[in-house]
Amino acid sequence: MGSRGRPVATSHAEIERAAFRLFAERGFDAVTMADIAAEAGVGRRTLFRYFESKNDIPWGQFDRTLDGFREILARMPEDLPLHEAVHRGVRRFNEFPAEAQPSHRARMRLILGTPALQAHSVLRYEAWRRVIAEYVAGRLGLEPGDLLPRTVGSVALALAITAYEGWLADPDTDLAAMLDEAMSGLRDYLR
Amino acid sequence: MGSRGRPVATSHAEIERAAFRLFAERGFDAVTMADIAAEAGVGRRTLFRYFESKNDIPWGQFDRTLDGFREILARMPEDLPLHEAVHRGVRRFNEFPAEAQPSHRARMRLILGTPALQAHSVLRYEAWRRVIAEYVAGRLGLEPGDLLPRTVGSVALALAITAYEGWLADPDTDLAAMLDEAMSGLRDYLR
DNA sequence: ACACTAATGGCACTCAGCGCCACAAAGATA
DNA sequence: TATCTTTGTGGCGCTGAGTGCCATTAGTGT
Repeated sequence: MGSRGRPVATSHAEIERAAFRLFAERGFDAVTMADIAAEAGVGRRTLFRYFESKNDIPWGQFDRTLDGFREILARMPEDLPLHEAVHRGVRRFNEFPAEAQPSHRARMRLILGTPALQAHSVLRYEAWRRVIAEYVAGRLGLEPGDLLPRTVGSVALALAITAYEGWLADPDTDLAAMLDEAMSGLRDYLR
Repeated sequence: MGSRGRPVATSHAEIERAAFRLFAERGFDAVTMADIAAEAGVGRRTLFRYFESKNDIPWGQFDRTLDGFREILARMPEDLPLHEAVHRGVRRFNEFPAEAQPSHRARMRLILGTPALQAHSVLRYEAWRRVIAEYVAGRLGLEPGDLLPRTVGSVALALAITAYEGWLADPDTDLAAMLDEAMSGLRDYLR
């Protein structure tokens, strides 16, 4: 059992660190996969076994965090109004311990500030939206593919991204407050 | 005055037609820029002068239509509730004459059904969202960069895309109805 | 005819990404 | 200790997007 075969030469986390070091220095576009490979002390070909694409590096292990998101929503009290449950779930999902804030901020600044990454992220967001759509569908007795669950998922995403942009623009605000503000702004607007 | 120098060898519209012919046959990913160039009867290098990237071809002249969008919103009665004005503006912007429906449908099916194009489209949508943000800011005496105008822009986009997906999934519906349904679904959800 | 102008398109290059495969480094087996 | 098996590594070579450079082409104006 356990470890047979040649041991790994690196890890996702190590590659990520090496990549972020270079991105911070030269910017995302000016860093090549060969550069990252060299910085991480690994072959270029190996890099592509750890990350499907250069665009995937900044997102790290995002997909794995979605299980946590699913669980957060599943634990929401049933008697909470649906929109409130979703909103709190989104807020909870985006809570990070204080010591993780700087790196989280750097990551989101990179993603939301680099056009190539903004574009690529849509594909990552799809799984995130689906988590919401499934929760909404479950509570309303609909299918996740129905119009309303998908609408809620994409609107929640729109709010989250808008809040993140605001948070990045102003270092004094906190993210949860931004999410609340975006949500209450939307509700007033639609009234 | 007028036309000096060598005359153009093609046009955006002609390239678009050639490209869509090939995309329909083989799918977006299986068509290379060299293929499109050959089909349009121009050099590959010339193609890149008409379209910045392969991903830009399906969007065609989208940026130019934004002036029309701006105008639609500007003409909305001032006494219309803001959310209603925005909603009607979005609906108007997405009205197409009956004879243009098939090609519009094909275009949107290609864009929304191809991951590479879904991703790239974010960059195009940004200008669209800004049109809305500017209108909202204008009516509320805010800056387009403020949280609420940006929120409204991104939520309107989320609704529009969701409605388009529904429209594409079901050939019997019409887009305006889908937009209405998405909007009223959201309003009920937030109540 | 000759100058001028503007688009064309060929060439060569960088870089992402991928298939292929020889090889390295560990544990398992005898 | 020697060999077998397993599994990750990384080099090689390719395709395709996108770009800078520049000679060429096909018009207009004098």
